[in-house]
Amino acid sequence: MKLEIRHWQMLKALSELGSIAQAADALGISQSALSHRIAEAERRIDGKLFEKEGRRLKLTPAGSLITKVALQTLPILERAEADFEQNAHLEKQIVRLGVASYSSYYWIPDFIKFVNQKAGHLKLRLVASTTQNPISSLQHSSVDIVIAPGYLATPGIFNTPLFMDELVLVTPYAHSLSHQAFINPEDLRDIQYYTYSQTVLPGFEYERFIRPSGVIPHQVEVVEMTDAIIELISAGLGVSILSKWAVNAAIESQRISSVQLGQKGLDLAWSALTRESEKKNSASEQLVKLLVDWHKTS
Amino acid sequence: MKLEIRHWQMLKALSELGSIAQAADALGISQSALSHRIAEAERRIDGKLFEKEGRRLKLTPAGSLITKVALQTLPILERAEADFEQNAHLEKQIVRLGVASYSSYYWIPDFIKFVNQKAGHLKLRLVASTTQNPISSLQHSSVDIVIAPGYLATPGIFNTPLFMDELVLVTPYAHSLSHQAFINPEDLRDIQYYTYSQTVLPGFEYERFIRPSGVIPHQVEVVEMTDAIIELISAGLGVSILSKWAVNAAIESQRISSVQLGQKGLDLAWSALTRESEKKNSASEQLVKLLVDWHKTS
DNA sequence: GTTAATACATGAATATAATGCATGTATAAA
DNA sequence: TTTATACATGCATTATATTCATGTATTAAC
Repeated sequence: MKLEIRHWQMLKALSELGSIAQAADALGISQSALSHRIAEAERRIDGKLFEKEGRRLKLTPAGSLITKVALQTLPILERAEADFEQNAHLEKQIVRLGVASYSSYYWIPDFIKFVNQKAGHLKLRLVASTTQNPISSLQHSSVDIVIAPGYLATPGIFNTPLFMDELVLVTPYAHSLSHQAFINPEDLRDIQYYTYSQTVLPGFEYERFIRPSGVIPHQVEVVEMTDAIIELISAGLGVSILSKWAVNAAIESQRISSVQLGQKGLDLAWSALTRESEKKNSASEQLVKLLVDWHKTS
Repeated sequence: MKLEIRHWQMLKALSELGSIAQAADALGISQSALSHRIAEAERRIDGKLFEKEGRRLKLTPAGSLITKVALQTLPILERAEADFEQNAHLEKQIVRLGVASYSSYYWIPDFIKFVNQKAGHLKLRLVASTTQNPISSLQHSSVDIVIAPGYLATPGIFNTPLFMDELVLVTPYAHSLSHQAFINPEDLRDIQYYTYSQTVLPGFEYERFIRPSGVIPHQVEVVEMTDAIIELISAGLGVSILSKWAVNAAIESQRISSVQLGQKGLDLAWSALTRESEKKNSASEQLVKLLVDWHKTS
């Protein structure tokens, strides 16, 4: 490592503010100091980061690339420092857990009880998957375990099967379709079908139903939106295909109904994703085992 | 930012080597200096990173979390510094491009010619998507554009449709199935079907074919392996469902054959993924436009 | 075309703090 | 008890980031 944090911050500040004087002000140092700092950084990595355009600075192409990394990486480090403060005065082992695709947390209180019984030294922290996608959060180490649907395999990510679920058609409560034992693709032909996804091309939803595993990547966009979808459906605005596990609470409270897809139903496997780099018997690994055990018993 | 690079490196070295003396040696400083450094870091973030277990050090739970970030982030910064050296003495705007899921690069030479004609100030650098997944590479800023199949929407990632492709059954050259105009799922019932995926459960492949969009997330695992798959198929070891665009070169060289799936065929849309944070008229954006134009004309 | 203002660079002095040396303390092994 | 190991601490040294004062180049103003 040739650059110091201050050099990465300098890149960020300069690219965002555009002039040395402004950036120096933002960084709380003098114009002179920042000029020295740029020179020092260029000396360290042996190449020009900026070039002069008139009397202003402009990033070189290579400088532009390294600046992108600064913009992406610094927030991660800052977040990590902030998280540390939260956890510094806690004595338990912290495991951060998120749920991919759906915001399904009704099962959490029960599971926390289970964890407290079986492994009192572990502390569960829920991470609302924010705007990032879950696998990326894992890789950035802003979460330790992600509960995810399907078999989305990714290098560097370890996959522990947890339980089998079912993709179901979700309808308004007591909707006419919901009285059938199961539905066929044809049943959807004449009713309005919503996916709540911005990028699905018109007409694709129907295909997605005949080949429903394809629904999985799309639902990734519906992060944190399950509640909103349920609201829309229970208000009679349409139907959707969702994971039964994820909408269980709403089904039990009779806000929506669900119907099996096809004669055989459509399986959906849920897994716990962890980093492969995780050490043996780490807190994360222990918690995954607890997840497996808990699903066996309940 | 309270911690310096040396503190993040310290966390990495200590977690990997386990003792102050060894880590200090690896960092090229004295045991005393590293002890001071730990104390300084703990003073800066106002909390214990390590606690003593006997006469050795152990990470506190909170220290363990922040160390994970160090392990994930430092390689990215190091990579960025190394990349800078490669690009430092180049005057062109560099755009790094990767292809998701498949290693399909036969079209690259033509496209580079097109770029040189239309935008001589842009330089294309190909990034073999290594072990990371492509979206994560985008977010880490180790690549600027990813050409990806399907509609995998992700927050923070911008999606520009490029062209329509087709999912096809890929068979050994002049295989009996390849003489049909198209195949139905039933045609696969009695022949061996390979997916070259580690995590697909036995029996799932067949389902994946009836609902082939589900194939997309699986292919994510076949990163950089397209050549290997083609070898296996052309050697008569099985068939697979792949993107026609990605295996075009092998079809034209008559190493394999392809057959349409179903009566209508199965569309697959390819898009260019970029970071939403990219500035207006950035080099990446210009190159995406060139990709769009190029696909229109050819 | 001269002057003024703006934006960044440079040199030297100062101030901050990281490091090494020598030594101390606590734990584990002999 | 003694010895060895692992880490901590105080102090002097050294390194270097910063500021201050000033210089140079570019753009704007009169």
